[in-house]
Amino acid sequence: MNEPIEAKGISHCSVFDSEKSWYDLLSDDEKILIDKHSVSISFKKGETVCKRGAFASHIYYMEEGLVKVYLEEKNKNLILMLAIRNNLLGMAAIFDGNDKLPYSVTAYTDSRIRMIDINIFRQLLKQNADFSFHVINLLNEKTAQIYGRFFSLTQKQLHGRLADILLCLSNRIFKSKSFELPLSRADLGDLTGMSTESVIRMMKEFKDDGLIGMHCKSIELLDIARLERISEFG
Amino acid sequence: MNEPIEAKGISHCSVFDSEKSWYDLLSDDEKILIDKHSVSISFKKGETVCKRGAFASHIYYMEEGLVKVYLEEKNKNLILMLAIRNNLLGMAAIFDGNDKLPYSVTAYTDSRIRMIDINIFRQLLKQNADFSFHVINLLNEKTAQIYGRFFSLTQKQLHGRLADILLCLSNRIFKSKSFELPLSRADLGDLTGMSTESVIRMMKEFKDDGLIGMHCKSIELLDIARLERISEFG
DNA sequence: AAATAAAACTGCGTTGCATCAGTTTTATCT
DNA sequence: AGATAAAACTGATGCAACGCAGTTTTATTT
Repeated sequence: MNEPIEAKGISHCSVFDSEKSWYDLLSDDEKILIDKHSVSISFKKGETVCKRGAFASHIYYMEEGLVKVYLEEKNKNLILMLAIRNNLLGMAAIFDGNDKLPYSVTAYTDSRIRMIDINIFRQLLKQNADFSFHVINLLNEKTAQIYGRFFSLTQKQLHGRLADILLCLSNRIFKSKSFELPLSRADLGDLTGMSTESVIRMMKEFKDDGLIGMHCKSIELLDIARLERISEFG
Repeated sequence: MNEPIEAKGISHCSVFDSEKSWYDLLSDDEKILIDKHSVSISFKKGETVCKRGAFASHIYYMEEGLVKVYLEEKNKNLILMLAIRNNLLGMAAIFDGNDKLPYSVTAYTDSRIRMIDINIFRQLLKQNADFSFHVINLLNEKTAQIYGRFFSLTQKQLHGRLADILLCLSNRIFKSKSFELPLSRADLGDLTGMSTESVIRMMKEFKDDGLIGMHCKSIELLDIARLERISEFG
């Protein structure tokens, strides 16, 4: 089994990773329409893609890169999810009344994002049922992941939450046991609902216990089986 | 402004309340199809509607009643949301590969739920774009609410979370400042991510502070403005 | 109506984790 | 390359909130 974490307990992952392309479901005319009413924009590492509360005139399609989707209020931050290639963001604004973005988005790495006119997108959803069926699947998958993360953040304690996020980064984003972390410890905190200091302490603990290898930003998962057990038992 | 909580900060509500009817978007033929391939079932208070992990062969449409949608694992419970009339549950299984229910559902009050064959539902989504567009809106609304609750549960402390849920129950479910609570204190705990004892203590505190009135299961919100401030400041 | 079970409640000890106030390291700027 | 800023890290302290173990109240059963 490839992803035992998913199979057993409640999924906790915070990355949305879709391999299928909705673009292929469009007719030639519809593709032309999309192309005409969208632009591809490059964002540099650290740049803000959009801010919560802003007027939502576009759907964001991630062509390349890694971004965080987050809420901020006062000094409290929460990263809702990390998004990579093939993600659609800003879908909440599809709903007619709902013209404000419900979250902010910032690029972790250089990213290319196609901004699609929301009215065109809405029109396509209304006229192409195959397309909107696909979008429904995307939304459902996203919802399922959110539920899992919800469980992780509310029911597990720090060890479990950190194990969750490390496994998630490895499985879903970098698809490798070792990777260069583009997020700061503070970001990991916002992602796991723990303080920056606790992230640091816990990471060191994991390192001392031989669960992970770590030199600054480069992380390697050494004992995945034990990380999974920590994830499971909270 | 009717719902200042929603307007200001991040929405926190855990009830999904849709007034629009998707049924009207179907053609006569499609209505007949649905009617033929669905049954309406009555559940008594406390009865289990479905369990997580079970094979998902139906979409659940709530015709009447109040249910909890929840995850349970070991001794840890999390109520994902409360659902009332007009809700569609089990949508996650629409996704082709995804044939297992991702959550359990239990009735709080006597409820009538229409169980719709999932293949028929899927077929209608694929053939009727107006219908699936509407479903997309429902899912988006749900997602937005989940995000708000996510924020509430991970960033606020007990006072704020309890205030959130009380306001939510009042605004969204009972639509009245006073109501008979069908949930136990333990359920409130599962809903707010706090222990049963803490729910009890905090409720008493709210009562002593004149924020709410309370005799056993009957609750009355006395100082909504202050509850909202507590909700906002965590 | 008595017996039993299940919630609701109370007080107390414990602890997980945040917060604060620093120091050291790494990155960025000029 | 040196200066400045931003992360990364460390240790000490305090408290929010949990879990326990018990009592009281409310429901449910026979």
